Amino acid sequence: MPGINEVARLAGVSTATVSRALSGNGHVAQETKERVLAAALELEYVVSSNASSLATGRMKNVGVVIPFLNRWYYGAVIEGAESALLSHGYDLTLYNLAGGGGERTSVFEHFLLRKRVDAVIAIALELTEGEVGRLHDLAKPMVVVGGSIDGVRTLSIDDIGVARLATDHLISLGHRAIAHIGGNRASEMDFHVPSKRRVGYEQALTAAGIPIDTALFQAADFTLQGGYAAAKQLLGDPRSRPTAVFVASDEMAIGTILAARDLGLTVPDDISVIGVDDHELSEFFGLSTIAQFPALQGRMAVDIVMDQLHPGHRDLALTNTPLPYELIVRSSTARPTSRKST
Amino acid sequence: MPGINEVARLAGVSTATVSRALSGNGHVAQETKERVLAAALELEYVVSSNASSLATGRMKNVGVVIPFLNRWYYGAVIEGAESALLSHGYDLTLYNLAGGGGERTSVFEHFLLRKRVDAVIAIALELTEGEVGRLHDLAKPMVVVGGSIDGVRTLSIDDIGVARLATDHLISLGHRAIAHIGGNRASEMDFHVPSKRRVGYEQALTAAGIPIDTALFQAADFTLQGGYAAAKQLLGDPRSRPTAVFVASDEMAIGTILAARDLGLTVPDDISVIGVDDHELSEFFGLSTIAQFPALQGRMAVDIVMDQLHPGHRDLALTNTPLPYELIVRSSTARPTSRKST
DNA sequence: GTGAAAGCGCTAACAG
DNA sequence: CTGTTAGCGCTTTCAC
Repeated sequence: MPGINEVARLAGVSTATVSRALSGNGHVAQETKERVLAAALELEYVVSSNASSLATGRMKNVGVVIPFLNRWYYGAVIEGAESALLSHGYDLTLYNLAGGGGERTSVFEHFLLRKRVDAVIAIALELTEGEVGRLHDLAKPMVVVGGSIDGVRTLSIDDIGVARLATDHLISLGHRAIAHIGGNRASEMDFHVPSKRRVGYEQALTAAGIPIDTALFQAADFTLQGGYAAAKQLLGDPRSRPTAVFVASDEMAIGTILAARDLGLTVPDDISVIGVDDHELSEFFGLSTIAQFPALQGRMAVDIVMDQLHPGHRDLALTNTPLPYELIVRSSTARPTSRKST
Repeated sequence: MPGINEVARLAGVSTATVSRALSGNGHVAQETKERVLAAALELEYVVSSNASSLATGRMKNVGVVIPFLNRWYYGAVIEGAESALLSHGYDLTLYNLAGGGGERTSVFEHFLLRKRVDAVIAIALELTEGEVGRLHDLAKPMVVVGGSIDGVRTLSIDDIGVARLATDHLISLGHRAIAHIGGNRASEMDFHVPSKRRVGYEQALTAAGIPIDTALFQAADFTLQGGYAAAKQLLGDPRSRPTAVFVASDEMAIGTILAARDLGLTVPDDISVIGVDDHELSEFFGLSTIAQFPALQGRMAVDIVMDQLHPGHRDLALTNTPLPYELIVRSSTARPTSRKST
């Protein structure tokens, strides 16, 4: 484990010069720099990030806080963020709030305060007031992806718009009896995206002059199983069965497709279904959906954070760009068959 | 951002005493300790982990290296490891090798060398010789979960035993024409678990006096889609159709169930299927499987690492405990129906 | 362009 | 049991 001293000695310069040569801060004669680089290489020198951090106050590390890990959306955002961070030379330390135990409080009361991260990215996280306060106390760059925290830079798609687009797609195909599977109480706790999607759905119906029928709403927990159960409920009664369903997430939408099959219904002949996300399995199931691009969202979050950390790059163009989303029509949506279209 | 100095001043002691009182190292009079604690609390003091690390050489941080994130198994292992680490006061920094770009090399050549982690946990990762060398150079505690690296402490289930158990289950039900969906070349790259599972499958057949028929093997990529495609291939021809399939992972097994349905086959009447993992969706699909417990594996990896970092705890009982696995019989396996049992 | 030297904030001997 | 004092390994003024 050679230190900066050995490198300096080997290169025949002072440690200050080594530091400058290696970090790129300050000017060093080309020739000297090469000598230093060679020496560093030969000794396999790597700076001690601790010593460096202690001296500069920069950690080269950002914390990512998530409510749980094993859901496609979170994984995808993290992958995007991770690779973007790597490319900037940053580490990503993960704080998973799942586990129900003291995890949540210890993360906020203890871990995030340790001065280990330069910034924090929170993913689809609904926080208590106290937690928000803690985060503000950090006085560090912070961005929220897919959720919202008062007074914090937020990166999220227009959930109302997304829902309206999905619903409009169904309406434009000729559907009128359009159901909605959305979030339940529990899922609201961590991100109140569900209610926005419901609002969008209702707006679209209203705009089309279709009355809102609360019997056509079912709550679920954003899992495939939850979607399945909700769909069974919704589609089970032949007398009240809708011709289409807008489901608030692809995982639930896949559950819906499965439920339809188990009920002997054909998608899309008997029932059209559209989701949100463009989950990795959606193509496989032929699911029409509104794609959002979580990996991109992760990358954008990193861009914003980097921009705050190193003003100067100023790609601030993206600062208020709305996040993209896109209608993807596959085989799960079609015109209602004549026998059912009213 | 008060430092240890202000705390010392407020408590009327030296910084050394503050350090001792707060870290628990060395003895401090009860009364003094309380004064220090009170002062720290009042000032909302938190140690600078950098300064502390620089002084002690301990980072309170472990690196977790994974080939990709969005697969159930990885997520589950990480969750287990993460919560165990938190409870020990450690951070978890994530190194995701996915992305195909320079990620992989930069992680090994750069990030892991930064002296930021006290230990590394690699999950189901097959490494090149050079990478293994790099890791050894670190001279840090290291454990591999569900994979194998020469000369490194490994934590993995008995894949051959698992496969044999699954296959035996099928045999004991009366099946003789048992197919296997296993890994393909690409999946071998990151963990050669697949070949072990195939070996176990073959051992079980041989032990039961059933000849091995290579036509009953299909390779896939460990995704649901891959399993679906492989199963279509395997089950499509009514003349050569097996009565049961042992699938090397639950995700592929679910694909198999879906394929069977699409072929008009009933599970388990026409075809029994059993997987490996006990994926979160397996219960939903009624999939019989051999459960492994990834979260537990993550936790155990942390225990081992902690034990190496802080000798003294010595829970070394676990050091060579084989990992548990368990046959879970659901509705996807049953006796072959008489018309098909040869 | 380069070197000397003063820290960054804490911990760990070593005394007392 | 507690205080003094050297560092931990780097970065960064400030001179030259």
